[in-house]
Amino acid sequence: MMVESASETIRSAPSGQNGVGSISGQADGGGGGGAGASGTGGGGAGRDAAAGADSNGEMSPAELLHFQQQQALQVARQFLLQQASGLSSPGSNDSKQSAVQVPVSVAMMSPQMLTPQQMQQILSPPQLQALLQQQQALMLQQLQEYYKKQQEQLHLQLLTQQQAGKQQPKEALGNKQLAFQQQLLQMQQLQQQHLLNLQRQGLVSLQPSQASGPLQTLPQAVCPTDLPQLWKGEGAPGQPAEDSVKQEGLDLTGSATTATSFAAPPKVSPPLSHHTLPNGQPTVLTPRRDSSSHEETPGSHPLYGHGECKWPGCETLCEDLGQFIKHLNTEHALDDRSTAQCRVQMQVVQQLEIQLAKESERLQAMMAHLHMRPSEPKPFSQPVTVSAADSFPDGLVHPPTSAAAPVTPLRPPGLSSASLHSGGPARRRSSDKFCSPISSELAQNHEFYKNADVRPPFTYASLIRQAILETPDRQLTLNEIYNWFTRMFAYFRRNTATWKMASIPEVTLPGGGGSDKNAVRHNLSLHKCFVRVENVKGAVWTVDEREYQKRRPPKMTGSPTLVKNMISGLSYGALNASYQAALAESSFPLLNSPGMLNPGSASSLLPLSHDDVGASVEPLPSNGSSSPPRLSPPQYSHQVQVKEEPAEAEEDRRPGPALGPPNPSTAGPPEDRDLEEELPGEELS
DNA sequence: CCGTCCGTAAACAGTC
DNA sequence: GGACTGTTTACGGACG
Repeated sequence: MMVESASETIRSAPSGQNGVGSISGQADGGGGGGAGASGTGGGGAGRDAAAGADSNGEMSPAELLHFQQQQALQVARQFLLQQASGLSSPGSNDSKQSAVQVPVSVAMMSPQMLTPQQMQQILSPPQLQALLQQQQALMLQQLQEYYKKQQEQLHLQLLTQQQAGKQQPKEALGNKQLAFQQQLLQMQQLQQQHLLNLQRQGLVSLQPSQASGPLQTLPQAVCPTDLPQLWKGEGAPGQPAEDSVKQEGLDLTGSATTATSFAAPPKVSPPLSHHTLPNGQPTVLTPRRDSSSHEETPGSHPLYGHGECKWPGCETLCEDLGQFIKHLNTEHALDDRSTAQCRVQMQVVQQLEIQLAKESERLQAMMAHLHMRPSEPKPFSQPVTVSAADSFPDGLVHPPTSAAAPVTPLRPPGLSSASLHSGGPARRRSSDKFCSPISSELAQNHEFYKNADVRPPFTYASLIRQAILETPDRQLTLNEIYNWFTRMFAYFRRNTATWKMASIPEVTLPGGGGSDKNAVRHNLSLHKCFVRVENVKGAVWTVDEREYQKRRPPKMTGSPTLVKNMISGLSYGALNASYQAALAESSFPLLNSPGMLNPGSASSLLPLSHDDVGASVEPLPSNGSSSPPRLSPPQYSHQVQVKEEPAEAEEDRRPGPALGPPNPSTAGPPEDRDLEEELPGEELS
């Protein structure tokens, strides 16, 4: 579809035989740059089982939180029962009378068995609000603090780990990583458990789909329009439809973790004495089934404290609880205003919950990046197209609630269905453009690319750089680069038509090799970031990291879109941009280290290949000012020890760049290349 | 529409 | 002379 005859004819077309045919054949109409698409599909329904035991003594903070949640639950239950008895009060005679009916039917159920939805039905909006406001704020705040803390620790550990990794042999590093990953897992599981607890306890109305399904359903869950539905779902015996939905949702995850069963069988709950007849107990109090130690004493009320009504904006003084209850029923009855307030609160809660879920997911993403899958055999050997598609329908990630992070993503994040078919050159290497760090990406999916006939979503430049950086010396000969390509990517291995190995005496095209090889050479020559260093044995190519970073468009730096894209692979639509940016800047550099991929090259840690995260972080002496004028290119190649004669490395590179674009600003021809570097825009190619 | 980036193709020169 | 290596030019597509 490209050049074809047109340009061919125009050109001199000297040696005849250019494979015009082959060219057109390769060009695929793929377009759309790979990333988009989205099959959506079934989404990973089945989660693996609860990844096991996370109950460790050392999780005190978590325990504490859990405890608090239990308390909250108790309050909720209490309040529920208490309310149940009070609902019959002739307070609400408005059109919403039906709401009062609900509790009656539901009252037969144990509060413990109530689904969040049912809880909502039973509790009046004001009550819900009160509960949520009081408990949720506290819990979520602490949860977030806790996780934040954990993440900081995580980061620290990463740092230390990496430093250690520089001097430690591969094995040691591996062990450390493992331990670290385990710790991460634990933390993650904890986090998820908390979330699930919240859900299960009905303190948070998280839709089943959200809990069990892929994140793509998040928006739906968040949608404010859902709230009214929830409230309207008061239809007495419970909306069968929704219930069923919930059940389905549960089924999906039910087997996974015990925690996932946040909603108990809605209709099977054991009969409970009618709330209006609290077994002899004062209306306010009901026998608790839990051992929860704390909670309100028999005379307390979540919305009542210090002698005044705690209803938001109320603060009416009430001498005693009875008076308060009365006040509550009159002033904060089930009216539009209260309902609206409650809805707002519900949204707040949901947002918080979602936020938590996002944090959780982000953690998973982090882990996924960190987790190098030391050993696990991957299913990659199978036909990629199948495995990839099945496991990760486009852009979807592991649901936030899955206890165990899928450490072995079968499908590379940036990979689109389009790029799956080995069809042709996918323009726009999405990941390169979209910033998924090539190092980590490759590290994660290198098995995938190794076996899958999928074109890697990176530019040639990125790949070449990666190849070079992966080596201990950070230098490769052209042929080694070729080999790296074929070794690392089935795509290049397979597409012999366009990728002729030097060693393979196959037919070679005029250019001295296949188009891909030609492309490699072309890129090496074209990009200033690749520096050729003469060597006794020949020439090797190194990477001038500074140059490489330079060529990354500044916009990428910390750009929300960048992060978004990074995470988009994880199906994260709406993460806090700033947070993401911070994350990107703070964390990913560490993950990019080629060392992760190739432990052997400890030295390779230096060039934090932020790849796409943007060069900002790198403390490069911004060439802007005192960039060492002309130095051995390797200076930023990080002390590349050129085999044999490191010193004069630069002199001999590129014989005649001076001839290139006559650069007016550069007086000295020799500096040519380097001086040009100072200019933002590279040479026009 | 334009500029940029990227992939591709190819011509050409130098080296082994 | 052929293969490989490296440079350069040119073109088209995708994208912002």
